[in-house]
Amino acid sequence: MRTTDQQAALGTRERIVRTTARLLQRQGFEGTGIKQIAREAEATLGSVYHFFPGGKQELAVAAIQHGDQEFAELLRDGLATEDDPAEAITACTRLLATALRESGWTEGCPVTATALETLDTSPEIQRACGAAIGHWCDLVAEKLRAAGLSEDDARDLALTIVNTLEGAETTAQVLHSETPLLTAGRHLALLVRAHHQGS
Amino acid sequence: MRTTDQQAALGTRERIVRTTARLLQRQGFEGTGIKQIAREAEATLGSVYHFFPGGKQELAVAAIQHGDQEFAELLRDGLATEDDPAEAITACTRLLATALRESGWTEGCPVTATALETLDTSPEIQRACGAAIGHWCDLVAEKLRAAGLSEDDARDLALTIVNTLEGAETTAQVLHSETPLLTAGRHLALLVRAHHQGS
DNA sequence: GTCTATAAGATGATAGAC
DNA sequence: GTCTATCATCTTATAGAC
Repeated sequence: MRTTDQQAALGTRERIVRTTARLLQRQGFEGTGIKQIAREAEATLGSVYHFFPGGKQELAVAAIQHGDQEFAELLRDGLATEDDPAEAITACTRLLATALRESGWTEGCPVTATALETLDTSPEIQRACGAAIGHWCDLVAEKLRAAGLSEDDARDLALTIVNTLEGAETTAQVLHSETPLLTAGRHLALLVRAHHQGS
Repeated sequence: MRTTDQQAALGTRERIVRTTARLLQRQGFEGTGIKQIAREAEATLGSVYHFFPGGKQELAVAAIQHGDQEFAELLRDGLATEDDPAEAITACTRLLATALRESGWTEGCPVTATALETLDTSPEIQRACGAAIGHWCDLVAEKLRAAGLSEDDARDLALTIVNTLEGAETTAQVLHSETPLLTAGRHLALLVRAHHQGS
């Protein structure tokens, strides 16, 4: 199924948001042009500005929020595969590694590149990125709490788990290798078990 | 001491490289213009192209390599403060957190943003970023081996440590908080001890 | 809602005087 | 080595017909 066919069933607005999210992952905010977005989303420039009168920044916020939900879904899927939290986290790293490899090492974390590019320039985008990270931490923390960890341990450990996933994914993209993610999976499982058994 | 005075003693080429490295950290490759680099480095456009005839890409590679060495120095300093590898890693997270806060949350990892932006477009920049990550892993792995870890354990653990530092630094920048790095420090120490005592 | 044309300015890079 | 002027192209965004 070609991209064209996959997109045919979606509304114009949805096509634009998804295309933007995908491009932000591999080119960042400044590297992605509105014309490129319109072309690859098979929409016209007029349509883009019709749905997003706030321009590129408003579009980026919507794309980040879309990526937020997509990544959250992958996390939920991974966390649900196993009862044991340590093995559940490892399952997430496997899911991430497979998705990354299958995309040709391009479709990674939906916020990292854009967040770092807009540190000085766009508080709105920064807010959306911060909210996304917060959502992912909440999902992981909930799993850890359900396994018996204290409120504080769960929150702290979830933060490190999400950060390690972020960093390992970036390195995996640069090196074109699943190893950083799979290695992170082993170490994070060890870390969770250290808290789990000790709690 | 103002930026102007700090830069006055440096050669033109060095000023250009350092300015580029700093701008890449907070704006990425596409977000940083050659004219901005020339202006902030107090050089002219002609000088930039005199030293870097390969243009923006050649300049980015030189800046990444400079950032590589700078980050390596910070790691070496942190790792040298403590004999115990777990505490040494924690010291690194404290150094990173302080430097990040003092820069107004802008001067983070010198490669992440640029690496993610140029995934499809510049193999040269990707190579420089991959080499930098490799150097940092080598430094950490050496410290772990010196503490008695096996060759394999040291290499694997160093990879996760560097990735966690990367990810925690990104989150710290987005949230304007030292917490991600300091929390990572505690967890990485725990992880190192689990390997150290068990080896 | 969709489309094209275009405005207004920025971009990377070059030429050539000094 | 440094500087300025300039080229060709690309950028975000808008206007207005359909």
